[in-house]
Amino acid sequence: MPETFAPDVNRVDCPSRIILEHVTSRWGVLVLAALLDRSYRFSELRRHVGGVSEKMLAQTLQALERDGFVLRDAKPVIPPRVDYSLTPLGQEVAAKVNSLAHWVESKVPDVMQARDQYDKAR
Amino acid sequence: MPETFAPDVNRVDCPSRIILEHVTSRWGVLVLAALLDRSYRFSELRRHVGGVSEKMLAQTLQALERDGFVLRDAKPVIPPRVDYSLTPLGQEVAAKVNSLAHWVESKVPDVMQARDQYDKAR
DNA sequence: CGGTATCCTTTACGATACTG
DNA sequence: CAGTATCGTAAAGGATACCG
Repeated sequence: MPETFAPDVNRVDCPSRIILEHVTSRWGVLVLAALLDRSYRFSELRRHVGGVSEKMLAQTLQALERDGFVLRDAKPVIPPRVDYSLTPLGQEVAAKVNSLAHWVESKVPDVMQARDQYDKAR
Repeated sequence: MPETFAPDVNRVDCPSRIILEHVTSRWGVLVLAALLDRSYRFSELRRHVGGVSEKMLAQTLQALERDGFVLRDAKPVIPPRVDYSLTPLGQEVAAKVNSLAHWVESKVPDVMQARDQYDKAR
């Protein structure tokens, strides 16, 4: 019995690829990191994550909800109120993604310096 | 003196955004994870990371090298031989990215089930 | 308020061909 | 072998308008 069923991100057709792309997507990373602190309403999240369009935010949230990372809670009130939060599974990825994001923030100077070096050499 | 200089991924114009996009890019993630194990030659890496084209691999490696994460060692031999490895800074991100990738692999069944639930509900 | 639908532009990406 | 150059396509993304 061959071992062909263990998920492997290096295989083109492995489902883990798409999941990974959802969580590491441009807006996916930022949305997950934001929701780690607290729950957000749609437009609140839109203001928090700089530069995201309504379309992309909706699309990103839907992908993350479908994958079981984000919980969508639409209150039946007028005007509409929808709260987004993390599921337990979502909290796990979000923690990792958030750690990555903050690491990058902290290393900005190092990267800038590396770029100067690189660019100077050519 | 206002605190406007601390890198913040939520700001549109913060350099951390671009760095984060390099390391979380489709191929950036997989390249970093691969190099965590050992160094690779170009075509070796291309075979390891399923589905990557020469163009995208070269482009990804250049971005990561410029940011100071990857070391490019071109031996002056014929035929050409180029080894790619991680810098100390690169090992730090790669560890985080690799941890994320493997977490995702391990949660594939959970995500699949969440998707079934989601799709069934509509 | 929290979206969707539509249109349009830009970027990403892949395939192929070529070079030191 | 390890790329670069060129081209064409597909996908991502933004702007705007509209709706429950």
